Amino acid sequence: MTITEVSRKYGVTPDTLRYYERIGLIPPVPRTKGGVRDYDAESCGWVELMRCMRSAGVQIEALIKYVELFRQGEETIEARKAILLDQRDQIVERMAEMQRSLDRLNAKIEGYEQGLLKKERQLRREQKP
Amino acid sequence: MTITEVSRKYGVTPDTLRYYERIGLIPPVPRTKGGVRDYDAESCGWVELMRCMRSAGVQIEALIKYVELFRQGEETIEARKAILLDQRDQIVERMAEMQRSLDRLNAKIEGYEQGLLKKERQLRREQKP
DNA sequence: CCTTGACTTCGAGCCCACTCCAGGTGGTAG
DNA sequence: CTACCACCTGGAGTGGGCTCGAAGTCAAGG
Repeated sequence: MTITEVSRKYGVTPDTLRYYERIGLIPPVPRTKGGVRDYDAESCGWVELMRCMRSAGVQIEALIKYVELFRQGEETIEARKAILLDQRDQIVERMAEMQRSLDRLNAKIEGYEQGLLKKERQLRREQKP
Repeated sequence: MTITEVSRKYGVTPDTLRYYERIGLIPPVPRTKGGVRDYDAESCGWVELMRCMRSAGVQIEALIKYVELFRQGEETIEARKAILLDQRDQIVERMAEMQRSLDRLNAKIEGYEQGLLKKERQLRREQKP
């Protein structure tokens, strides 16, 4: 699979795929004789995984660390697991934060729905924009 | 309330508070004779709201727009509501994405928990890092 | 053979959201 | 009166995560 095909498959630019590889977010991709990237299933798997993690806001730093450990072999399994647990906690925490904001947003929308002008004055009066 | 007090209250730096005001993320804060910011309940409310929205990842652009409309008065209520609805959708969408990543992460952790070495080989064999 | 076009690398550039700095001012304490 | 400290402004700098441009290379088609 060429870089363009992979980029289309996962909705990222070829530039981003090269960038990911350069910084070690995914392990080196196999190449053809001529030096052109030729993504196999494993490389695609890494790309997919990293897109998934990145879309959840996982820091690139942690993911690079994970890849490094993975490449070092089996004795790093505990360390890798620790990274995953840590990242999971962070995602859970962020989702909880988002839920709070969502609740607040819904309350505001509710306010706009029934009240409108009236509510606006009330909001101003209550000093709670 | 001084900027330092407010910054402590909401866990942001004074620099960030000045930045927020400068870009219009919060309306102008009242000043003392000498030109020093003197936050009242309303200003604090804005700060609190914006911290809440920002921590959910709401784009600053949208929030600035909201503040602009708010300052224009009651005829902008529909437009403001539209912004809130739009932002809510985006938060919901991002939370769904995070949930997917979380599920995946949990599955990987599960794999590491029961299997460890064995699982590693399996992962390599399955070409699904 | 020559052109075309998709690939390559390396380095620089960009956007967002802050964050920091230099230089200046107000008000209070000694 | 002077010193001090927390505040002020405008503008430059930073870090994360891409994104772009220049210049070069390979393989297929004419």
